[in-house]
This record gives sequence, structure tokens and C-alpha cells, in this order.
Amino acid sequence: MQNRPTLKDVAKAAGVSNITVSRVANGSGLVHPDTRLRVEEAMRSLGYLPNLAARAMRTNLTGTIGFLVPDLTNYPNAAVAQAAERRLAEAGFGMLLASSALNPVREAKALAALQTRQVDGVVLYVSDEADPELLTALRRFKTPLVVLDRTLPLNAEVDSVICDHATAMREVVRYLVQLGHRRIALLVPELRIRPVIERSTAFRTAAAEAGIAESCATVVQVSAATAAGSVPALTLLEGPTPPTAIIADGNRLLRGVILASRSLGRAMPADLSVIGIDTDDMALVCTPEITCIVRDFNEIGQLAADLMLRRLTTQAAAPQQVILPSQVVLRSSCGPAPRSSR
Amino acid sequence: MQNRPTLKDVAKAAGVSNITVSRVANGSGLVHPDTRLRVEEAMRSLGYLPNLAARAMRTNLTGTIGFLVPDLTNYPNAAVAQAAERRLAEAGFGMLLASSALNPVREAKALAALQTRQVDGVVLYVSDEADPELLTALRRFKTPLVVLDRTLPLNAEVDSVICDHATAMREVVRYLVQLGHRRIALLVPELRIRPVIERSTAFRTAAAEAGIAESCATVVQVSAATAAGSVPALTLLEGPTPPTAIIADGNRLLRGVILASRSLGRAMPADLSVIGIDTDDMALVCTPEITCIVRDFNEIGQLAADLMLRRLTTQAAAPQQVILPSQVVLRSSCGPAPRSSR
DNA sequence: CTGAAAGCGCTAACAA
DNA sequence: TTGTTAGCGCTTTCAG
Repeated sequence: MQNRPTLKDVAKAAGVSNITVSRVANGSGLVHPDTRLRVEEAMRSLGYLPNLAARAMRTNLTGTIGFLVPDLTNYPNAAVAQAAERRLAEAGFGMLLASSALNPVREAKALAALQTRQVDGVVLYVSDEADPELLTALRRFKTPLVVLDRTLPLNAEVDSVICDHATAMREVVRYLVQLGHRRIALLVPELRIRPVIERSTAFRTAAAEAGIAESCATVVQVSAATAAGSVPALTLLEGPTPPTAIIADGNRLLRGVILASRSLGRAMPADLSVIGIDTDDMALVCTPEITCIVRDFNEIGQLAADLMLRRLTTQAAAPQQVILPSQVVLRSSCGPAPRSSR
Repeated sequence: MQNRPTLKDVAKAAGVSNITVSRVANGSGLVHPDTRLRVEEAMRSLGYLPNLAARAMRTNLTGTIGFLVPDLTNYPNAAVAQAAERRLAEAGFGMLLASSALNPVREAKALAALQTRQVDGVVLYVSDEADPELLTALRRFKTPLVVLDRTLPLNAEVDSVICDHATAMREVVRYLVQLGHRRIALLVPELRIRPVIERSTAFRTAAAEAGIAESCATVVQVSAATAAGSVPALTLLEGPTPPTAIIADGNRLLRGVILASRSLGRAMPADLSVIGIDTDDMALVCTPEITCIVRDFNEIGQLAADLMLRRLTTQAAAPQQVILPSQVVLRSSCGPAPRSSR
């Protein structure tokens, strides 16, 4: 079985030297049009494809970016990854994907695996902003980093794409208060990451501003390991003074709320108002359709790729933080608080 | 900025030759325990990570597998990709991800991009089994291929993971017929791929066997470009003799059916019975919960990775085709056909 | 505009 | 058990 043709084979076929083929392959340097044509012809007829591993040895550039994500089956992550991949591919870059299953140890390991493969940079979601091992690994990291929606205590500033979670959260709390709700709960995953922290803080602040007692604006942290997402929602709804509105962060928790309210026979929105965060993909198939806080995942992924490409091409450039908005999409899952609750 | 330490640096630090370090790094060859310890110590203190690009030049092995997928935002694809990535990572392999947006031209290009990066093999879903360019690219491909759920006319047999779509489809048609349905529609994406073909065929056959006239067992192919998935469902339901049961292949089309039936005021399952295929992720949040044909995506991804790893380690091995089952999960979205339809 | 020589980091083959 | 030599495919430098 013959091996793939190399640059040398092309050179021989075209009757030129290796370096000339290299110049044609890279579009670099000046090559006589006739020569170029001859070389290109040889490349085509041999089916030549450059060997990036070999090129990487000289240039230290693999044309490959690492993408580290906690969980690909989570729609937002997948959408961001796909958008980034697309942008990178358009620019001639490949994407090495690593999924960490929300495990910081795995994240540190994946980082090493990516470095070993000589990625030119890494775009990443981390699943714990305060994990010391992970932070050490990150600080040791030599190639450019684009951090997605996290606040990381790194020495050097890095490029990052972050989202404004507070504005939409405040808006949504005010909306619920206007509808008469006085007992509201926020369900979030138990993760030390920016979106959860910012949402929780904004939730509490907005509730306080609206004159809701601290004990009536509950933030429930749900362990990522809790298989049945409906358990915390059930606990909440079966308590002595159940919330009349629940905001659920992510598909898993929204599903939990829907299942819990269904099993308890609470009607939506008559008995319970529901709002989902980052759950737009399932909002329309629910009955009633779910009011959501949404973000443009496509934009996040593209921007992350763009930041990475910019850093790779223009070395100097000051680190950049891009802030993207969240939006509230009103649908029919919220209504006036039930009379009995007021 | 100092460069990453190389094997040579480690050798110097440990006072041994390059090759000894290499042997320690690969666990290969016999090395004296003391020497090994000294080398490992040097590696650790320097923070040495091997350069896989350099290794690849000698061995022609990058420890990286390509994964080509039409659309990552589609839950089944993401789940399979993640499962494969996990298995590969456990075995020390990286995964280069390429997404084709259902475009065969892109798929051929992505294949070249993967080859250029010297992947040791490629696991792939193609989006058109009959695209000549893609087939040519595939035939030219030198490294191992694991084909996911496609019937490809390739010269050489390749490893593949395929699913049985027919059995579950027959089961589901019989179930609907038993419930009294005599006009049934199947909504599928307009794609020349095994799952769609096998499902359509099984659907027609099962309907015929159940004594349903050909004109009453409709297969509607929906272009992947049709943004509003509800349009074909609306057309169907507003026709003169609308189906009393619809089977929808994939989230997009299931969503279309739900939106259409909602906007027409058809109750589920009283007026319309609905079954989803590969839609288990949204089945429970719907009201009523949706009866689904499901598959174990995790198993598909793991198996694909295993087949690839096996092929990489044991050269000879005859190509293997693993067939995985589909299952029907009954829920409450199907009921007796409405009286008026009989 | 084109080429010759050297070397990137690593390992296969052989030698000691 | 350890080391030496050579070279993978490519690009950088310097000469022509």
C-alpha cells in the first residue's frame, strides 16, 4: 500500500525543488505563474495533501484549535461548539473537541491532551471557576485562550466572550412581581460559574428591590448529579408555602419543573408560572409555550472563534472582553399569581 | 518566552540520552527502574509534555480520530459524538470534530482537512449516501473508516454501526392500526440516508400488511431547508382527508406537528395521535407526553469508538457491522382514531 | 524567481 | 540496559 504523496513527490513530478512546491502550497513567496501552474497540476494529479504535522514541526503551528466543553448534549454548548467549528473551518482551522463531563480534573487532563497535540489555542467553558488544579493548569498554558462566560482569576488577561445575565433576570423578576407573584424560586445547577452566580445575585437583588422578603425569593442549587431533575421542584412545590413562580436554569431543571407540576396537578400558568433560561429549544413544544431568557449561541460561538483567530494573526492586540446580551421572550407560561397566594 | 521543554531537555536534565527518555515516555523498551525514576522526575520538574506532531512524523500516528457529523445541534448527533469522544479520550486519543451542515461538498472538504491533519481514522455520518463526489473522496481515503448508520457503496468493506429502524416502525404502525387509525402519515427529512429509507420502506410495508390503502399511508419528505417545520404538517392536516396519526422523524418535524396541531386546535390524542422518532429528549415536556421510537445514542458512540480502536490496534480483523435495536416507548400521545374518521 | 542545506522533536534500527 | 545514527515532511535562511 503506497503512502500518501509528499511534497517531494510533487517536486519530482513537476521538475522543481521542494521549496518551490512549498511556496505554491502556501501561496507565499514569488513563484513564476508558469511554474505555479505546473506545480498545481502535479499536486492535483498526485492527489497531494500537505502534512500538517510536518509543517507544525517547523512552524509550531498546527492550524488546530482546542474546544473544551462540559457537556455536548446540552443544547447551548453544542450550538456554540458548532458555530465556532464553522468559523474556524472557514479560516482553515480544525477543531479538537474535548468534553469534560463537568469534571475539573478531566478538564485539566484534557488541557494537557490538547497541548500535547500542539493546538494553536484553546476555547473553553470550564465547569468550576475556583478549582485550584484547573487554574494552575490554565496559568501554565502557553498558547492563547478564549474563555467563555467565566470569571477566572488568571494572572494574564485573556480574551473572553461573556454574557449579561443580570439584566434579563431583573426584567423577569419585575415581570413576575407585576403579575402579583410574591413567592418566587430560582432553580440553578450547583456550579461555581459566572452565569449561575450572576443570575442568583441578580435574582436576589431584584426581588429585594421589589419588596419581596428574602425568605420568599428562594435560590435552590441542584446538584448536577441529581438524576431526576423533578425532585427539587417537587420538594419546593410540596412545601408549606410553595412559590407561585419558578425560574429554571437549563433544560434539565425546566423539565423537572414541568414534570413536578404535572404530577401534582398544578396547572400552568393558573397555579404556577414558569420561566426557562437557555431553554428555547424546548419552549415551543410545551403546553403552554414557555417564557424564556434566551441568548444567541451562534453569535457566542462565532465571536469566540473570531477572537481566537484575531489573537493568532495579530500577536500584540490587547485582550478583549466581548459582552453579549440576553433577551426575554414572553410566551404563555406566566400568568397572574393565584388569588390564594396573596 | 521560553519554549516548551523537549525530550532533549529532559534527557539533559536527567543525564541520559534522548532515546531513553523516549522509552520512558512511551513505556516501551526496557529501562532500569532507577533510570526511569530519574527521567520521570526530570519530566515532572520541567513540565514536559510530548509533542505528538513530532512523534507523528516518525510513526505516522497522531493519536487523533476525526469525527464528521452533519449537525451537532441535533441531539442524537451530539450524544453520539460525546460518547465517542469519551471512549477515545479514555484510550488516549483526541477527536477532531467537523460539522458539515448536511452539505456533501463540505463533507468531502472536511475529509480532506482531516487527512491533512493526519488523523488515524475517521468516524462519520454522511448526509447523502449517493453523492458521487463524497463517495470518491471516501474511496480515496487511506485510513480506517467507521461508518454510522449508512449504506455506502464502497469497494472495501468498512466497519459500521447501524441501527434497526424497521422493526420499531412496523411495531408502531401496527399499534396505530390497532387503535383504529386508517390514515397515517410519516414525516421524514428529505435525505438519502439509511434511516430515512429504511423507515419509509418499513412504514409502507407495514401499512400495506395492515390493509391500509397506499394512498392512506403517506410519506412526506420535508426539505432540510424548510425553516418552519410546521408547514408540511399544516398542509397535511388541512387537506381534505387528513391523517389521524402522524409519525415525525426528529425534533424539528415533531415540533412542526405539535405547532400545527395546536394552531389548528386539534387535540392530542383525541383528534390526532402523534409518535416521535429520536425525540426522546423533548418527549416528557410535551403535553401529553409523546410516544417515541428511541435508540441508545450513548451505545452507538461507544461502539463506534470501540470499532475504530479495534481496527487501529489489531490490523487484520475482518470488517464488522454491528446492528443496534430501536425501541418503542409508549406514552400518552396516541389514542383511538376519532369516530368521524372511520 | 528558484534552489541547497539545515533542522524542528521524535523514534526505528542497529550497535554497544 | 543504554546510546548512536539517521530521517520522517516540511519550512527557514541564505545564496544564487
